[in-house]
Amino acid sequence: MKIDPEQKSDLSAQIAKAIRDAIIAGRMIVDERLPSEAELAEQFAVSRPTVREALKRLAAQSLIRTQRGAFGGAFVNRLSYAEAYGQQITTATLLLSMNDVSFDVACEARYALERACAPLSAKRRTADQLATMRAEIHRQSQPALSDEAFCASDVTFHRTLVDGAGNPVLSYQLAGAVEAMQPLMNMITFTARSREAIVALHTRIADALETHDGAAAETALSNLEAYTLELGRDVMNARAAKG
Amino acid sequence: MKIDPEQKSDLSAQIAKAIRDAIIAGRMIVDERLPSEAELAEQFAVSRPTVREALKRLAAQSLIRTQRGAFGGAFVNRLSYAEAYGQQITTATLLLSMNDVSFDVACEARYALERACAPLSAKRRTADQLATMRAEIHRQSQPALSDEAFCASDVTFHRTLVDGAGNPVLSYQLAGAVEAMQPLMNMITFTARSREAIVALHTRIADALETHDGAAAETALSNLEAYTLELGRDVMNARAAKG
DNA sequence: GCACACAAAATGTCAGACATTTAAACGTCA
DNA sequence: TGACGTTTAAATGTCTGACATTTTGTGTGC
Repeated sequence: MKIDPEQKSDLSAQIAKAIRDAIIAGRMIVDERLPSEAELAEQFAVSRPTVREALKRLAAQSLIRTQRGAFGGAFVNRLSYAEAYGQQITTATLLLSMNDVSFDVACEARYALERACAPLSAKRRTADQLATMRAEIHRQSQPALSDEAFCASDVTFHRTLVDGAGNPVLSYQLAGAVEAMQPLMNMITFTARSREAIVALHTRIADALETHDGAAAETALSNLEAYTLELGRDVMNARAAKG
Repeated sequence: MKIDPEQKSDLSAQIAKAIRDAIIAGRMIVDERLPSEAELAEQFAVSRPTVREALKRLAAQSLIRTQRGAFGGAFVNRLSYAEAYGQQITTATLLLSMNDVSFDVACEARYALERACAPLSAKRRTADQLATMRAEIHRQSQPALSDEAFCASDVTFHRTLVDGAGNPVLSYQLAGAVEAMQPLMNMITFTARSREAIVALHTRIADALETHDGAAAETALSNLEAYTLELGRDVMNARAAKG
């Protein structure tokens, strides 16, 4: 990890790439300290501000963390699940909002992924997770709940369902799919009747998980998908009718 | 989008967060130009290098792009699927390599997700995609193929299967799961016999997609998962026996 | 042996300058 | 009038040098 070929511009991007590649390739291990900014500047033959811009790029991706003071510096960061979740959610949310992804497509993706972990969740969900889901269902049946709070509870319910699979990699992958849908869901005004229907389907899902019946959970999720799609279409039609 | 409360340190992180929030909240739209670095410096009452560090953070997340010259500057970037794929793959790869995720867990997640799009792919795969899969199967049956090339072909096969679902959001979500597994798969030495078994399973998947039989595709994927798991265990055992 | 002060090393921040790139505005010439 | 080169201005990219701040290790004095 030394040189950047004198080709196209933007030195800080080149330097960031060189360091990033070293980390990905395993040439730098977790918690290893990078050379100081002054040393890096000398190594790459650039000035310190340029090195700093490169380091900030890496920090933005959670690849490194910095510490001030003596014996401080930049260290290779262990990418935690929590940080990965956060990035995943940010990226997925922006992807959806900036590429006019239709409600249908996003919905299909989300429920396809959720169904994938339904059998695993039916097998492994803890009593605690089941209790959380029941509690959220109870909250969702409170008529006084605002639409935003209803959506937030919905997200928690589905996150718990996903976490029930007991596979952190799966949870990480699905975090984006579930959370990124929330802004789209927030556009829906939930009537008392639609809330009732959703709560009924959530109950079916929870029942299926309680009895370790993966197939039933999948079926209930499919029904929930169909119903969500219907609600979304109503909103779109109402909006189109208005102008 | 102006002020950052004078609380904890790292001005460039605070400024980056302020701008990022504005973009996520939709207060800045795609292709909108940010104020120049000098103007931002004045707005936030910091120096230009500090502003630049903040902008580089955002650039690292593909949230903005910069253009030099007159009427250049920083513009809100439309997050393309391609960029999102790239970030997703980088993050997923690092997550797996830095958190000693077991082969079993990664494998389970990958195949659970792939099964999720099997029914959709069976319904929608194009003739072109089917041809690509057949071609990769043919390549995989060439005995002269190196292990790395075999793995690369495997990735292409599965990516095509996923893309066959015709849902870009799903493709984006699964890019990480499929590609991040490659380093783990690359550790496996594929014998002639195991290659034969994998090719047979790939053929069963392609056949199922050809006849639009989603259930058969799911079953074949489950069998492939079981076999992959077996291969992985053999490698682990051989490694444990050695040292 | 302990508390305190000090020094050293590193990041964080600033100011000012120069280099480079880019497109618009301008002017010249057919 | 119109096409084409030139100038110019605005912006990012980079460098230099300095100072501020934070943190840790160390040494002094009691």
